Amino acid sequence: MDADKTEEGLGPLDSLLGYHLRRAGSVVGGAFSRAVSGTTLRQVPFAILSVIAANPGIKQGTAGQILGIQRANMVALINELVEAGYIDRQAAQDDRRAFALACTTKGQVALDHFTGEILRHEADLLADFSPADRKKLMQLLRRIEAREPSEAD
Amino acid sequence: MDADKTEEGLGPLDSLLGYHLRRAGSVVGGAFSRAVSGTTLRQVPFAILSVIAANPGIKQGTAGQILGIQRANMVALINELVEAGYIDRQAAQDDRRAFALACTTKGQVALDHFTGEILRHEADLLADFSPADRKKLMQLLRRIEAREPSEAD
DNA sequence: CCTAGATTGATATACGGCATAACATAATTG
DNA sequence: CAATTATGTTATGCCGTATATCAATCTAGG
Repeated sequence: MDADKTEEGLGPLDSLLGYHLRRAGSVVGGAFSRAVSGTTLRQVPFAILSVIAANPGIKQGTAGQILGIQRANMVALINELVEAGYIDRQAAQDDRRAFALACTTKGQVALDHFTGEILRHEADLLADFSPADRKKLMQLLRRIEAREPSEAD
Repeated sequence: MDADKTEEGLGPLDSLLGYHLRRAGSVVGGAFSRAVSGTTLRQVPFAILSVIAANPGIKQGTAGQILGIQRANMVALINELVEAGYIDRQAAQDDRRAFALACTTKGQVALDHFTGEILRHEADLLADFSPADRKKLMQLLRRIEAREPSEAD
């Protein structure tokens, strides 16, 4: 057998974590798509909705910080959620520049419903993963995420 | 303590694998950026270069299939690598429509160099991960990737 | 052999995520 | 109060990806 073959046909790429994260993310993204199929909901707006629901009155910029979304890009996303009737935007009391965001009833219902669907499809994908493996995977990913705010270039 | 708080301020999002894969992917993407800083190399062209280097004479479409890149999007990417002098494109002997792609010496040197840099920066990011954890993470991600070609909608 | 269908690369086009620059308004600090 | 900073906003661009369409070529069936 070929002894100089890293693995499949990926070459050194196969040893890179970044590549596998991107591919696995795409596969699990498919589960999201199936979970919300028939709607126009996307991952990023869903994430924002979840953060707002978990933090009633949160400001637009803060929500963006939590998710790593820049202010400029939040504007259209928040507009989208407001127009969908999922969130409510009103002037913040302590800061006349900022908006206090809150989830509407409709938004909460949608969040609950889609969360269930997504979890169901993700569980489908991980059907033959042991509970220990699923837990370990989440732990490892969270540890990586925690490594974001290091030194810049 | 608040007992109805999932975790941070993420809400149900925090229980979703897809979210954590995207965030972790972004963090590790930062390691890639630092590894190639000063150049214009991107993750996708790098991946293509690696696959071509590992499979001399591979056809454009096949390389795309391996990486999940569609034919239409491969064209510009391959052009880019050719113009950079990293790969060589010549008519395939067995199919006059197709191109046989091969890595140039310059491409191989670049691949080796950048692979080393990326590995170094990724290792930096995973500095306090045990070898067992690193191995486990790669294993779990590869298992997820293997679940791509299931039923469609 | 020769036509019908499939395959390969290519072009055009569009959308979503993300980045930077610049601006107005409001808050904060010295 | 003046200078600086923070917030939301607009404009703009790049990258990754998706679809539709096309020409050239290959492949299979009649």
